[in-house]
Amino acid sequence: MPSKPAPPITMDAVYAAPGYLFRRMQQIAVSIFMEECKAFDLTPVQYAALVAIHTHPGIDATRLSAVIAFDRSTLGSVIERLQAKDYIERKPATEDKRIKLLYLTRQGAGILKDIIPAVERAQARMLEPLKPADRKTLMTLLVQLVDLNNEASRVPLRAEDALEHLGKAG
Amino acid sequence: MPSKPAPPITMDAVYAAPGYLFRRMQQIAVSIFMEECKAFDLTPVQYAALVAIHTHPGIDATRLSAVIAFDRSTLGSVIERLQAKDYIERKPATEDKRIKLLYLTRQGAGILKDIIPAVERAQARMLEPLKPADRKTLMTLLVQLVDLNNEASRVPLRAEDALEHLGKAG
DNA sequence: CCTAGATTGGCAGTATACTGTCAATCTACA
DNA sequence: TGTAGATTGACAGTATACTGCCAATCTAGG
Repeated sequence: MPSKPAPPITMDAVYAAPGYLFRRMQQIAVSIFMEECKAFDLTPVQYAALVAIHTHPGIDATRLSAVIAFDRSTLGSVIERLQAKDYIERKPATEDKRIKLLYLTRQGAGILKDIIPAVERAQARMLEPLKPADRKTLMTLLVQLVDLNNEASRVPLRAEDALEHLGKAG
Repeated sequence: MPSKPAPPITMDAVYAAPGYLFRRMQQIAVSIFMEECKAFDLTPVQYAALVAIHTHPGIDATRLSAVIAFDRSTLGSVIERLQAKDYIERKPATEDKRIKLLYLTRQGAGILKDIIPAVERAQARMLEPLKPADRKTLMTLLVQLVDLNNEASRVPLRAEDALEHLGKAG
């Protein structure tokens, strides 16, 4: 019995692969974000970190990484850069000498407030080529897929972790 | 007339933003790819480059970047690593001393053939949590969106560029 | 022919991402 | 109480990505 013939190797197979499309779309999304926000000198990651610190003042780096689902190693340099720009400050925790608590500075809170319209323009532009109904469908499916694949990523999203520093048990 | 009140800044707004979802999904996709393909020591980018060189033997680095829509600067180091693993070789072109032509080695062709089942498992796993009909819907919308946003990325996909080295005019 | 502009590949610099390791520190259990 | 194991932040090493610059080279126009 002859074995199945191997399918031909084509670029079209690459172009249609989910992984390739996710990569391309992410690159396009970053490109649009940077274009709309170039006046603010903030990257998408730095923006997400600022929002999380704004929402959870006094969070530490490890929990921050869980809240935005970014790698903890990467986050170290992100925090350094935000600190160098005077958008955040780090204060050692009194009860636990390992932990450094993160807070927005006045400038950080200011730039966060100012950049929001540009961020919203960027997010809208990413989906603009689709019809409104299709935008909604795509976002709904993507939210589902990211959520159902949460554990597949090295840094699963743990939104509730952010509350632990307020004394709630894990 | 009072101005509209600023909307509150929440993490939920970040979690629902297209850019955030594209980033998360890309990270998950890379994670799944690396897991399925860990026996082969090939990254997603390296895999795409191998396929493109297989499909277009004798392509140069600049056209390769257009065919897979990856940044040319980045591609330099990708090519170096593939060359260090003896999967590709570079030959200077005789007519144009600037150009170095890319070819798969015997090992490169071999690993490409061997890795395909693992790549297909990875691609399937990325979408597995969705119902089959939803997978199709998502892929259709994503192909559309990437195509319609093609010019928004720094390196737009130019699939037809790959044919130019065969003598066809651009 | 000869030069202005384009192309090619290489490099430096910055910013994510991830793996793995480490010391300092804390916690919980024996 | 003492210590094994967990946690936190830091670091080294690798691999994308992108911006901008550069020298070598090619091409087209005058």
